Amino acid sequence: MHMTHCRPKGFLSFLILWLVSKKSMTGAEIALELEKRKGRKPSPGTIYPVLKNMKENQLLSIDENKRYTLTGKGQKNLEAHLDAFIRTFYDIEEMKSCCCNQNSPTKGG
Amino acid sequence: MHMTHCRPKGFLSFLILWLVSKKSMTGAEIALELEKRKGRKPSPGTIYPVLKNMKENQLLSIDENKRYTLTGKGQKNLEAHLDAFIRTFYDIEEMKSCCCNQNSPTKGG
DNA sequence: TTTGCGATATTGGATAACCGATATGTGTTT
DNA sequence: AAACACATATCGGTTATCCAATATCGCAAA
Repeated sequence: MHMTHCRPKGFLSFLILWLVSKKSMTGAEIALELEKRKGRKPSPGTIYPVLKNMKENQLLSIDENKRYTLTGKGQKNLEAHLDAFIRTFYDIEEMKSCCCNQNSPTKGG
Repeated sequence: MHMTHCRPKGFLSFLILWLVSKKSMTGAEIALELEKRKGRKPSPGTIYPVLKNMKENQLLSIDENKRYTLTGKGQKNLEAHLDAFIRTFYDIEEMKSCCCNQNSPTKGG
């Protein structure tokens, strides 16, 4: 069955990779940061299986304090997806002016 | 089972909404534009079911030339998701400099 | 009308992203 | 030790994203 409602899903692991690349974090900290960004805190059933799998795939490593850190492989993976992401959403600035900032001066086409 | 490999999926319908908001397009044109952005052309089995569903949900309407156009509901939906998207990826500029400009070894505190 | 072609559409299946509920582990308080 | 709080982890289920293969539709050429 193909139910496709427009409620975007995606980029969870990508986002986690990005977050952890800036600073090593625990699962709870990651969940909190995701809540800040997306407006909603991911449930444990969302976050921990992903973290586990990323650890198993050696994208992340975890220390004795349960802080996740990017591995070399994780770094490479992030860079590749970052590149694709940027290309895909290259006109994000245009998006911004379209939805959020209706009162900025025109920039010419 | 929960297999979570880091290969981002997502935002297809969101992207379609965005594309069509700029100009009405046929399915083939949408597929082509997606190819430009993502580097790979989505298969018919990807694109058409999504289009059909978005039509059924009255996010898009289609004219006699098979061109998809944003409806009022589609516009509202796009704006809402655009807003969430921008917030989620607010540090995209930082991402850019991270992946495309990798030659600064120094790191501040 | 038949053949060919590209766009459109459907089917079946795989994987990722997600949630709510539940379980476990660990440190703190009583 | 028992109760509590909270982070971590697992389970079962739903929905969205995606592909390869196949079918159909519309138009043009033979």
